[in-house]
Amino acid sequence: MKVLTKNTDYALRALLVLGAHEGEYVSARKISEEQDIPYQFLRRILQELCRNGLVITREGARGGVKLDREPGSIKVKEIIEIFQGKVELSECMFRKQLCSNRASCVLRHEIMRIEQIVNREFERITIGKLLDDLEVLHSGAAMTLDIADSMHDEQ
Amino acid sequence: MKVLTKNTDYALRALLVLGAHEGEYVSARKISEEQDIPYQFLRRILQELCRNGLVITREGARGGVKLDREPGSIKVKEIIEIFQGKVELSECMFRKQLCSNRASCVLRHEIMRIEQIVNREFERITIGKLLDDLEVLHSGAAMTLDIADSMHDEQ
DNA sequence: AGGAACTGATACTATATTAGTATCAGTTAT
DNA sequence: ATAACTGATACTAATATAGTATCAGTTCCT
Repeated sequence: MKVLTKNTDYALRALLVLGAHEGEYVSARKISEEQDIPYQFLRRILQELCRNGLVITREGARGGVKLDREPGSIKVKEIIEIFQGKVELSECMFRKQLCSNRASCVLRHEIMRIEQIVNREFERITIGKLLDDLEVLHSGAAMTLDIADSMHDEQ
Repeated sequence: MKVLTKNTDYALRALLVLGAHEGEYVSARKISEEQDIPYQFLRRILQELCRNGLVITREGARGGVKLDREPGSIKVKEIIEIFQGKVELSECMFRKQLCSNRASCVLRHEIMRIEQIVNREFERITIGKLLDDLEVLHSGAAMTLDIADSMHDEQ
């Protein structure tokens, strides 16, 4: 069972690239190469992000895509919802006939509880937060890890 | 985005029925009618549960299916895994090339964290627990709810 | 002015998964 | 004997996912 689709995955990675180049227009081609995402597929994803107001585009040579919102305000949950719809653990399982029987009633209750937890978590993670994590990796923690891993450089 | 498929849904509901009739053999036909689950579909699900040691069956007239484990030991997580495989938020997204780039590295970290939370929750819910919840509904809480809802019966 | 580098829009294909149906063979209680 | 069951398995339909392709239009650069 997988939950996040390529759509979402690629969209998030593209947004991280854009976040790392905030203010600049980056072309789909460049993102595609940098992140190894199928070019045409990525194009469609970026267009969708544009329609949803997350990025703005500039056409023509030296054009590309640029973030149109604060990285810290872009929640992973939003991205999931754009490409996969609402996060629902049980879909319409209970929609039509709410609690038609006791069994689905207790099941429903537990499942909705977990659903809320997941939603809350995906709401807490933003592109900005992920970029901060990247920062940490770049600055020092990564070094430390490298050293810990290979153990042949010390100073 | 939906996470639980009909397979899992029907399996859980069937197990709840069996839990409510512990010790007895209940026929697929009866469960199918009681829970409004397509008969042949349910048959296949029950066979799968049998192969996985959750229920035992008795063939022939008056035969059927019976729980073969303590309801309290049957975790919802198990059922999901039987019909949908491991609960993974990101599938093989990161499998092949772990952290090929920094971006997927930070993403991976957050996603695996949520994955763990979800797994822990689905592990905590058992058929036994759901049956207990049913008990509560039947005994008194349900009454209270009914009263609260309709407000025309008081004593 | 012309071409290269872009995006917009959209149609198309392949594959996998999900949901559900159908059939035939064998077993058991009455 | 037969009705009520399970075992095994093959089949279909609908949907979602992943990816490809094409054509039109825009902008920069020389």
